[in-house]
Amino acid sequence: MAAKPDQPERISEAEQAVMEALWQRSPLTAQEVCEEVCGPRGWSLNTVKTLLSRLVTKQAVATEPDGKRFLYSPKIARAEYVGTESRRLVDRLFGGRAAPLFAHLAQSDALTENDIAEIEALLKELKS
Amino acid sequence: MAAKPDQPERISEAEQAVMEALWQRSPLTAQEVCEEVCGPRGWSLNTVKTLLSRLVTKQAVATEPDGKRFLYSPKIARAEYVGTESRRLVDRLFGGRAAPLFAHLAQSDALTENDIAEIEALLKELKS
DNA sequence: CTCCATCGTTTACACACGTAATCGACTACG
DNA sequence: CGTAGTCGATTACGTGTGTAAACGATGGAG
Repeated sequence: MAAKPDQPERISEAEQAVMEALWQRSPLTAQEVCEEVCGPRGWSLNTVKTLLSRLVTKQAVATEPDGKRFLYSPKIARAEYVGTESRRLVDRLFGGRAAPLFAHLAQSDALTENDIAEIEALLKELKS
Repeated sequence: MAAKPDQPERISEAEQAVMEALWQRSPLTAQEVCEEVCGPRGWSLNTVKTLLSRLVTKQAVATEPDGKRFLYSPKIARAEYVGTESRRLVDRLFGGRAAPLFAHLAQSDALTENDIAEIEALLKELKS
């Protein structure tokens, strides 16, 4: 049987927090991940372990044995995740077109002076 | 007791489909909503009714009796929904800053020529 | 009046998610 | 050697979501 395309399963919000830790630095043990996220989110180590297992089944992180424990590393790049999530939103809310999103952000004052300047710079680059 | 701010409950993806119908035209009966969405999503009328009830409890749609049935209308504006959803994404993925989102869309070729032109125009307006 | 179609309401049920306690294996300390 | 700590794995449990069937009221067709 031909290997299925195996479309990447969705990463939930809590799981993302774990991914962020791994994207920042990896490989990490469950302990180390907990040191990064348990404080801010008020989680227990067990919670982190559960999330890590789920991420492993979702093929989003890889494990590598290290003595009696595991080291975890992200299997998908942050840029990839960010890409699909952004595209999903743009599709869901703006019919797949990015300009309306931009317009909306502008209108709702979600853009700082700085953002505008940066975007302008990016635009200039795009046109070159 | 002071009336709580009553922070608007989250609207799920399936519920959004129902909202879209109502944003397009309202008020509608459950039947009419189904005519709009049941086809594309492969839903039964019952499903639509369930979603409508949930939206009513979530205070996202209002009902108005019309003989023996109800007419449903959105209670929150689409712009409002779109706003909170966009902001949520920008917060979750880009630390609340919009420029990186734009950069990402640009880099991943999610921006058409047209998008870029439109954004440029918007920028020009913003600066005036 | 009786019965059927149609409403909205109630109940159902499987799966995802958030959050964790518990379990069984193993190791290091005493 | 026993035992306490630590690992990952298993199980748990409440809530939200997707999807719908079942139920009860009711109004219109005969």
